[in-house]
Amino acid sequence: MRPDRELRNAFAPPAGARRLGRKFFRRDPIVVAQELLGKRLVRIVDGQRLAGMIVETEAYLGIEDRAAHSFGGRRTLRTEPMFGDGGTAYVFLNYGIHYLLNIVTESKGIPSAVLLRAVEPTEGIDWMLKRRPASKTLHEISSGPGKLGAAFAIDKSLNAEDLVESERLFIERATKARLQSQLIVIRPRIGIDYALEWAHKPLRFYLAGNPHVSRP
DNA sequence: CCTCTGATCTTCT
DNA sequence: GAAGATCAGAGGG
Repeated sequence: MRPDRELRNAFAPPAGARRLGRKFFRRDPIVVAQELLGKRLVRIVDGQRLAGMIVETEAYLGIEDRAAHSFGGRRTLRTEPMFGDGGTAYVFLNYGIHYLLNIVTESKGIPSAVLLRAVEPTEGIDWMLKRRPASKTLHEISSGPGKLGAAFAIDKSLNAEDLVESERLFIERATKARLQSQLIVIRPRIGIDYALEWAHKPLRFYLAGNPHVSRP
């Protein structure tokens, strides 16, 4: 090994140092949903590293939230991951076709989660394009929860995965360039008209002006 | 640009 | 038996 490479390695951060830890996720989903914006979603699959900047999220508040699967304390085989510890993945099949990825928040026993709705692809774009043949532009690769699921190869095998420890799926801190403050737009959530008054609550968050957002 | 519709299947009634 | 945290393609403007 060349000396200069050794030097670089010596000063490199320890493995996993960039990854978000348990404490980040063990908080109010409304806070986590907003702070996840700008962070990096990473998926290791098929010997590939896929990554993208999170640009759109929604918060689901558990027991009282009519739009949340855990509404009314419903604890079933399906919703069980929502009752897990902060940092757990909750993956479910929507409309029989799309896998949607949530990140559980709060401590174990308190159901709440953040739905990842859109990501700006940054690594493994060619690999994603093969899974997203319908996308004609880069903006269409993961500009929606179902598209994101397909692009990042999200499926039931990742349900209940612990993103704090997993080697297949995790969240990394923003780089310095991404730490610049960006305007966050706050709107009602999408596709939950059945949730009555909860359909109007401002629980959807996205980065202003980002072209990868599902519905600006 | 927009609206409409079929796809597809797990979960719960 | 119905509904759903969606998407893509078709058709019209």
